[in-house]
Amino acid sequence: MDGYDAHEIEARWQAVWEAEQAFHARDPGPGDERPRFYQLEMLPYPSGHLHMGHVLNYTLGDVVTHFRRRTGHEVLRPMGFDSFGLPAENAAIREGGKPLEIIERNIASISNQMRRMGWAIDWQRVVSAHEPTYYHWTQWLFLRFLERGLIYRKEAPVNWCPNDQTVLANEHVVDGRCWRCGAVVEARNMAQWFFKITAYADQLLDDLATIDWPERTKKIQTNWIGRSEGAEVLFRVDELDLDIPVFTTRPDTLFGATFFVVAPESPLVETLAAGTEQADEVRSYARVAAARPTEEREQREKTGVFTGRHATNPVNGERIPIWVADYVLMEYGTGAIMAVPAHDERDREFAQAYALPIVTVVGDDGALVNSGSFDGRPAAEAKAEIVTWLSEHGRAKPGINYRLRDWSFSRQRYWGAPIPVVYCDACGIVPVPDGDLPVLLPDVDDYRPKGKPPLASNEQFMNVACPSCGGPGRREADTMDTFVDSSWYFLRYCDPRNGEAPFERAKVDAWMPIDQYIGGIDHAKGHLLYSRFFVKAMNDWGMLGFREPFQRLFHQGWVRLGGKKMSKSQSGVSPDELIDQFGADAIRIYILFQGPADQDIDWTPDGIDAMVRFIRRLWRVVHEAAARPPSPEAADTPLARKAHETIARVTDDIDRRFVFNTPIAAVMELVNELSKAPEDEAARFAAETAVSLLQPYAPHVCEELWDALGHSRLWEAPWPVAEESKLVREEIELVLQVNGKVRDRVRVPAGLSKDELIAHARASEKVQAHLNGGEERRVVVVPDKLVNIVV
RNA sequence: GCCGGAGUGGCGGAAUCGGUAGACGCUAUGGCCUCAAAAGCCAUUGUCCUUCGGGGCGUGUGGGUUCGAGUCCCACCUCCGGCACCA
Repeated sequence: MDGYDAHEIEARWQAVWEAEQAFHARDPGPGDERPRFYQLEMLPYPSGHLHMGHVLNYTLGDVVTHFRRRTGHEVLRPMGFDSFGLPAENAAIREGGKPLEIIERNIASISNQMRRMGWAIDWQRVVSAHEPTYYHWTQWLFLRFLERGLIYRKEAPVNWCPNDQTVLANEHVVDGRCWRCGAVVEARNMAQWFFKITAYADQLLDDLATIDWPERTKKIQTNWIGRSEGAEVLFRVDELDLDIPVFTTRPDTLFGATFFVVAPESPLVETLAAGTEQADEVRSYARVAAARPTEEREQREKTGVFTGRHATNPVNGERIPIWVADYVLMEYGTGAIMAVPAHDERDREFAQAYALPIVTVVGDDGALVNSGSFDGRPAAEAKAEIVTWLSEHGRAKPGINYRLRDWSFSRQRYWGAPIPVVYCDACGIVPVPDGDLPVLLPDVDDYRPKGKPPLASNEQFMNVACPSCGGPGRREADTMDTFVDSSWYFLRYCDPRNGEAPFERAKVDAWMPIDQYIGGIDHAKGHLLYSRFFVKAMNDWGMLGFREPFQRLFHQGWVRLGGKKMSKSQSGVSPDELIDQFGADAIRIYILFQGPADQDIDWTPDGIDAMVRFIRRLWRVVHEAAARPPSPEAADTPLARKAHETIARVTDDIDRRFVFNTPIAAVMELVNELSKAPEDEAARFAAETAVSLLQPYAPHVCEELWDALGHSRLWEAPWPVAEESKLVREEIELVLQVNGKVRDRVRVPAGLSKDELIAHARASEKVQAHLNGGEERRVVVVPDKLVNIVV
């Protein structure tokens, strides 16, 4: 037997799989009843090379892919590249050169790394966001959303990253900073394109109940959508003949509203201030307060000024002063609030600072006080009663508010899908007709961000005839957020070469929803929310037959380096070098053996050696076993039983428990047993079992060993099934306890009666010593496990 | 502040339904093999006590339930994550 040569073996099998297109998923034909499985991991940004985090992510998906294939499924396991957008463009700037060249070079090198890892990818379905054949359909989808009113353009305060020189979605501002570069985000008023994701807020919330996702991820989305129920109440400003609506979750505290506050950005500020003595003071306060960065606003003491106006509290007719103050947010509710200092911490803080009255309306017992005819009513019940009463006079109605904002997706950057609209002086905003798609991204020399979109200075691109009137028009110079691209890529995989439509519904319905999605939890409130929104909208239009894209979701942990999350921007550990040194199989086993896959890993290369050692041990033991005669079917030795037990454990771990470290330990145990009993008549069966079970983890060496055992094509061999009869133990180790403490262990036949087990326990000298002649008060027997004698 | 998740040997971790705590691997120590090294193999490896038979203690802390708790309940500590002037 030759020694184990990882590189020779891996290259050879990779060539076989490539030549055979072994992992190409066949679309189902009519009446095709084969079980299907759609396995997907989040696609990479081609902004450099793969790092160990990717290796974990895709190896995990690979184990699932092989396991599902071998348990009889037709598995779709595609791959693509999120090649548009900030991450890719910033990489191009960093590496120097044009984005297209850099990105295509990176895609080639990442694809090569993926092949070297031996991942079972369907290479015929690769899609990249920056290819015109892909963004053609991203633009086409834009037009569908636009014509249904789910996309609109509006001037609004948005998040501006001064470093990346572009607007960011709320989802990508983390602690007031840009998710990519970490620069402090500024507020700017700009005309931007928005997806009306808020129209789906309730469905995005409610349908979480229908999908198998980690609770924490559901929680993140629930928090982010932030639904709160309450009421909208009208406060009247008599002097101006004006009704101002406010949202409150505490209508029960209405009698305690002692003042009224408007956000500095609110258009109401001017309406209220005009014609009062305080007008100038109010205007200048509002201007300064509104311009202050959000971060500063959160930390500073609350400030505000009185407007000189009063509003009437609808419950008791009291005239309460209207203030403008920086602690009220324009983005939430109506940008105006009723202030109840007795029962709201922020209002109290403000009332104390400005000497405003505080009236308690809910007593310690939870019943209303100082609340007119509602005195004595429990607050919980008074909520609805007060709203009902006010609504009879048209002064309130039940209301719901969301924290979720519409998704701002236009970017003042070059490297993205052009937004397919034309501005015409005569016709306004005119969509590009479907027939004129794609609007190609032009090749430009200077694509760097400089405050205005780079495309705006490309006259050839910008000047176009208005599709409606034929007059002179200007194209939209902003491009789309890359999260638009990744909101539907998983659908394109089902029909990747379609030139007539983004996809054919029948093909998508056949594969979708994705059975198992794997990716980082950092996309919990961005990508994972946007994609759900896209699918719901498309389902409403009849483009799809399902309402959730990702049936089951799993988050792999971070691979950390020195306590920090690994990313391309750090010079981390190179998978290429590790493959050179140890081989892909050892790396694959190693990264999954570290611990539960959803747990963070502190990267250290210590221990990869041990995996190489394990593979060599397996190699040696299997070759020894291969020289022995085939195991008889009926072989019923301890080794045969161990093999069946291992099949059961590994299968249950991968299938039901979705854990990937313990199967490796189980196979190691089997290999240890085999090496201790090389002469066992089941030796060959044990070797075959170990190789077969390890194949999803180490497909190259297992394929090689499968050959050595006289078989072929393990990647399409059925997954082994444990024989029930071999899982039943003939002999068990009976644990003997006295007063709950283990005192002895004896081997006894399985299936003994309670009395027989108790007899064994009493027969033990060690048990007798601890019984010490005491009186037995109770005997607990767990059949085939233990006997506990209580004295 | 509110809401999640997690704390187990020198290290990564295992213990799936309340029933043998520490599987599997790393590290370390001792030994075998060898002229030597590499590779491989064997043994020990939670902690304290021991007359070497064993015995006490031990899963973040303190209580509780139970014949029996890493696992269930209560309170607390620490770490990680989400939300946060959201009315």
